[in-house]
Amino acid sequence: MQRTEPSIDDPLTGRPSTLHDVAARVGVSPRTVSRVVRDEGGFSEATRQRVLEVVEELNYRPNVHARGLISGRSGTIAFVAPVLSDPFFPELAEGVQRAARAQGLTVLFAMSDSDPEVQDEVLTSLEGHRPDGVVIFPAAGGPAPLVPFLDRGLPMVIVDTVLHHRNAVSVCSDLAAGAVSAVRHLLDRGCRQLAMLTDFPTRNLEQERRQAFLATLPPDMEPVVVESEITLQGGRDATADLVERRPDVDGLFCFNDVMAIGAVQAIQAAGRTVPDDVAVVGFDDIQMGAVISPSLTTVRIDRERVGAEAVQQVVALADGSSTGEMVVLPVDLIERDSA
Amino acid sequence: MQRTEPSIDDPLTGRPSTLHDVAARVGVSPRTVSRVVRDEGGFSEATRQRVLEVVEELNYRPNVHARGLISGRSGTIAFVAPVLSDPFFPELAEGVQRAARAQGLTVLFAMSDSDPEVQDEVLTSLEGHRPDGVVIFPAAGGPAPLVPFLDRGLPMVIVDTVLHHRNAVSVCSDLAAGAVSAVRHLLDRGCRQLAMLTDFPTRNLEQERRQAFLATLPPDMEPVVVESEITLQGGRDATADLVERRPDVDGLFCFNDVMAIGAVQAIQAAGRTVPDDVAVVGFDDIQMGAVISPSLTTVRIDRERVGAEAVQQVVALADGSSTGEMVVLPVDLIERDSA
DNA sequence: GTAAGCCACGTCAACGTTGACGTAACCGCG
DNA sequence: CGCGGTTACGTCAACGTTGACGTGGCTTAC
Repeated sequence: MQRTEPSIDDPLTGRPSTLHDVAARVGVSPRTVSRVVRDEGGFSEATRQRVLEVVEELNYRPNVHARGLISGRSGTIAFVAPVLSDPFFPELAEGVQRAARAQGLTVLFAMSDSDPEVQDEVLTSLEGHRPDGVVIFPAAGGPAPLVPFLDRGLPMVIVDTVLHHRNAVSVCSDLAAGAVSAVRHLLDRGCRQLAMLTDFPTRNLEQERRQAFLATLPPDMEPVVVESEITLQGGRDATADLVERRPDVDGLFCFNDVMAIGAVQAIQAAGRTVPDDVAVVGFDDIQMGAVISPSLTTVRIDRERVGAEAVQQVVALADGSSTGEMVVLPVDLIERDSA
Repeated sequence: MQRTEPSIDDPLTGRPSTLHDVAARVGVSPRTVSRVVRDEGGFSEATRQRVLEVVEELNYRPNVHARGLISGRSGTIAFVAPVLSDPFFPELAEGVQRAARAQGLTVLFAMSDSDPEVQDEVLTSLEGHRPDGVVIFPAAGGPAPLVPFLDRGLPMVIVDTVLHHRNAVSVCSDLAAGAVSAVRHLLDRGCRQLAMLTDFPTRNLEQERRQAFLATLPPDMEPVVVESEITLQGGRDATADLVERRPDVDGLFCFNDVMAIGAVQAIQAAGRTVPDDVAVVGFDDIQMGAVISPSLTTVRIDRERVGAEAVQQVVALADGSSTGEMVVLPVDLIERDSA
């Protein structure tokens, strides 16, 4: 009732084959098979060939649980993102996954729903899997909840957020530089009154953009900042409000592309045009930005590269060869039609 | 040089604590701690409390490798998607991840790049992790390459593709019904000549939509089908070609939303309007579809639900309680502005 | 009073692999 | 010819946990 017919994992034994199975078939000890499989040396060419033949024949796969148990290294890294519905994260995940595969690592994936409590549960459960390291984009509220895990010796790479800890490395995009180039671009094209549409100031990666925005404004320009949820709807609502309250605003720098697209829609819905009445610059460079009309001028973050760098750093952290606690990657202004 | 200061995983021993550590501190045997942690029964209330206190104090986390080694169950399921850049997959992944978490399972994530060879490598490497099951959206070329893994006893849930195998269950959306309702919708709104923009017929999930399209056309309407890569650019190019060759086409049913958005752009670029000159219906209901102008009429696939269903099926498959080899989930026509 | 039964533990082996160490055979060299 | 060194293995224990089984003490029933 519980089990149907037994599965035929292995041609001979009816379960996944082990070093013992291979060894028995070849006529050597399991230790020798292990040596061949891991290419440790200390075996003859003839033995090597026989072993690899039988490995193939029996579809032997090293059991990572047994390996992890003895070596303390699981060959996995965990990737924790708040969500995947924001297009920022799938591309980051792709970068992580590809780089991990290139290193022979497998990725454990988890979501925090951007909720610190869920994040805590998820990390606690991941600890049981003894990942060699974690790449995480922290949930709302910042990186403080990660500290206990770091203290316990879990190496973490924190994306786009700075945290000083012996077991942490931050991999960040140069958000400030991006903000500066966005503002310069708006000023260069002749905007007289800029505004920034941004998240609530709960995260330090918000602060960075906001402060760069404020610092780059000409001294005589009034700083206008509107805050909203970082969603399409949030961008739409806040911008609808803004165009009514401040019709003089003719340049809008947005926290990210999702908000920027909402902003463009709200501006158009108010009967004004982009970029002629209001120029809009986003941040991230998500696919959708290139597709909407007018196509979105934005600051590109190379998420694939961020993911790859994060994996490299987490591996370094795990084997103790890590140097430095922070990596900053460049961003690019992509000029399209919205500004 | 290799290791910096040792990490302080555990307040006492300097490494992650084990059943032994907890047991020693409480003054019972590891077996009793195990009983409490797994809530097996066979211990007194006083013991339970002491054990749980110390578990908390030492941050004990059951080592899943040791568990997996002895029980044969790893508490993980693997999720394999071709890519994440197509917005279809992140939402599927979200559904899988959430359902897995609800079941106490951890997700191993891998990408096949839609390449059967990569898929094979990835699955081979995953086999070493002894996942309890796999949820996979097969790479281009269909599900045939999965058979050896299934034969070896790896339970798999195959999304949107049918494969008959003792260790496989298919979880599919009702693509045919979706295609029928899309075509009916186009006919109802008065289209005189329909066309379908689709993938090359390599996958059986392509066939299903195409055949439903052809079967639903009125007998006197000429069947027009154009094939292209299922990308934005593919949709754009094929449609640019189509509007020129067949200016009589006034209704276009697309394989998916990404292609449909490309099609809308091509139609507009040709100086014609959507939906008045050509009505367009997509498939999937990706976020972007609601944002472009005109917003996209489409057939919605509830990917979150597909993912959740897939997890349920893979769990059933893994514990041998699976019944039936196929689940079909409904789809919905979402009427917006493009048709 | 004693057999039967249960409760709350403990003991032991096993899961599959690898680190540490042992060893037999052979080689070259003085 | 004997000695040191190398090559190609084998042996054994350990990683952390759980399944199977054992046990002493207490309760209950006749």
